[in-house]
Amino acid sequence: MSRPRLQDVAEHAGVSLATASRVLNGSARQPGSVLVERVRASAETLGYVVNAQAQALARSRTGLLGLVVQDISDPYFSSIAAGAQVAAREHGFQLLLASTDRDQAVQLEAVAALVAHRADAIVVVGTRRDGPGDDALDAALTRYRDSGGHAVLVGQPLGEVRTVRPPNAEGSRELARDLLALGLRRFVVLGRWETWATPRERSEAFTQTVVAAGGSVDVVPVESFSRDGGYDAAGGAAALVEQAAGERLCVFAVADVMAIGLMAGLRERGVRVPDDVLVAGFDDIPTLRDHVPALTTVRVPLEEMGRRAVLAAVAELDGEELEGVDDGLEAEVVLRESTGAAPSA
Amino acid sequence: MSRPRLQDVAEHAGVSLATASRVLNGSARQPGSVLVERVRASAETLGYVVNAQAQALARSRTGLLGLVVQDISDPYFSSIAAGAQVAAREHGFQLLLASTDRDQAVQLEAVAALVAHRADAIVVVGTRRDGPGDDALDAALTRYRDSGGHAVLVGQPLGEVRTVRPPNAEGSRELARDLLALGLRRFVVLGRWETWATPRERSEAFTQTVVAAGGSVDVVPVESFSRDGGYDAAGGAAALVEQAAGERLCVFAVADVMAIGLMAGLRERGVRVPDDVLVAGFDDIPTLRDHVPALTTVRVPLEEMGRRAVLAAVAELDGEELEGVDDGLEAEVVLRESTGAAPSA
DNA sequence: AGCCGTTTGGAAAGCGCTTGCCTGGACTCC
DNA sequence: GGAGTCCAGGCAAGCGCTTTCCAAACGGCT
Repeated sequence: MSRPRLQDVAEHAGVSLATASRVLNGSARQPGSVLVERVRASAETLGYVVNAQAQALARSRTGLLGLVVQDISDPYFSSIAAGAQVAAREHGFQLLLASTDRDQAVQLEAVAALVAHRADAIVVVGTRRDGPGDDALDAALTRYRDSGGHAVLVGQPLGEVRTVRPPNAEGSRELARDLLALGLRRFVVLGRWETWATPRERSEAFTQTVVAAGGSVDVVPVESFSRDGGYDAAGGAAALVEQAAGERLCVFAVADVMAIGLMAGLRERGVRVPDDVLVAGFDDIPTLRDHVPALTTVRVPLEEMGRRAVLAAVAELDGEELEGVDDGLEAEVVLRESTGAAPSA
Repeated sequence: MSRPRLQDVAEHAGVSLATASRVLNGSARQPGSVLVERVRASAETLGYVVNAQAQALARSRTGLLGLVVQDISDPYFSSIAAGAQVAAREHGFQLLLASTDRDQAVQLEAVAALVAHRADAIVVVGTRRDGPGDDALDAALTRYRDSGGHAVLVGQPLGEVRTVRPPNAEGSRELARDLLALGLRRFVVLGRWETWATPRERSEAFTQTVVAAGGSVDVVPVESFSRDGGYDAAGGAAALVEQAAGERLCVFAVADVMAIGLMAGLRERGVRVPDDVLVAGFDDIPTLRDHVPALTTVRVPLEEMGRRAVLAAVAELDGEELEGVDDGLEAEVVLRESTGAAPSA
């Protein structure tokens, strides 16, 4: 039992293909109401479902929105994806998802696949790195745009692509100021981010602010910008705590998932937060509210970012340049127990 | 600057369309090596990217794999999605994602959209409900399969659709046994699951085992099978703890996200876990390892489930019936601090 | 009744690719 | 040397839909 085609519907209703098409697939020109009814009825009885592929070919518009994330099981990305999904649905787009396992080669392949599928727009979420892989991505997106595609980034700007930027620097600065205001002076940043732009931006802004205020910042190197990266850094952090002997030390983990991993690692080593060391993260991922001790962080509107990226893409598709893609994306410092705030009721 | 077509490549290489197609798009018949080289070179210089839409139309195979989840930002679903993504990539499929916000109407729309896009297969993840919405989904999937589509479910079976089943009953029974072995007799289940099949299955198996062993099970009603559902149930649970006055009480939350929400709610009420009440969850979502107190749960191989669903779908596509889609999906009880196990080092 | 401006429905030319079938030339085999 | 085999390459017919033209029908006027 094969799927009925529009042709079948047309025949069943005794009209031409053109008429059937106009009735069923949102044309500007609507046939007379008698025919409309007849066609609708036929479509119904035959169980007709439009073939979006054929439609795409004829219209050269697929209704597909490519979404590239680093790791869909990371709450940071999945929150953004959730926002994107809602916006996409609202505008009648389907999400073509690619999760790249934080691998740049895979990311490039993913973009290629999305281009092959002629996604109307592509949203790439995820910290970019500097270096050749980056150039390749830039090149791919540029080619895509030159040939009529629309691209939006979430995270770091790259080439000329429109970008929804989280308030990294601002947030980090504010966080630093708030922590300094608590009387803290000695800080540790989980870092060594030569290549990844987002963590670098955060750690640099943080460090500058601290140093300008006369504080100190040590760096504990981290392999990966993820939960495991934070977890693995616990040893180094614990060592610094040891050395600090008495002086209040605060670790800034550059991302909540890292902070969570870090705290898990510290816990295993018997280092208590906030008694022995303070910890701060960044993003305020939704799952944070259920962690103990509650993590001080910088709130970033993740779902909103996903949503905006999609809106920007859709606007570009419609030929409008959406103003202020990153207007009003404000960071908000949330002080919690992990930096010594009283546990909330 | 428009995209080059295969035709352009063919002309540039001085061969026919057919030859170019055979060279570039994986045909069984490969032209002579001279031509192959020429075509490859032309494609390269022109920056040709195949149009998957047109290809799909001609081949009636899209290379698209529909994935329907309830909420992509829920770790349960995003873990499954991550597994699915990897498997899809391995087999050259793109994921067409739909996150339905736990809304059955949206779910139905999503399936319709995936059908319209002629996804080669559709994987629906997520607890099914009983009732009319369910019938509609069944009908939609049946129609899809009748007309050549392939569907796989993750969770509860429905109609004749192949299903990857998490070991709900087995896991719940084992959990109950293990908890009983700890000497516990009074239990609470977060429930009232007339409609959702998975939670019902879990709570029923758990309850039966407990009752058979002479234990008691109270039920605290819950609105939604999610973190917030658990959070909102904290009041009811706390009240029961109060009544129990002294006797050890253990709450089984049917899903980790609920357990986490519950614990957050209990914490706000000053009810301590495991001192005042014990808590157990289900799934062992990856983020669990970072929670305090560590949650006792039943480990379910989430990524593996996503992976299997995709493999099953791909196998069906290739005309093979994959044996044992749910073979070896074993539940494993993991006793942790939330039920009084010694905190691990 | 005769004209002109509107509608309305339909025919047909694509959209970019795959693939069955056909042709002609190169080879093989007596 | 002629007939029979193979193959490589190309032609052209789709895949299912949209949309531009056209022609016919219709309505309103004078």
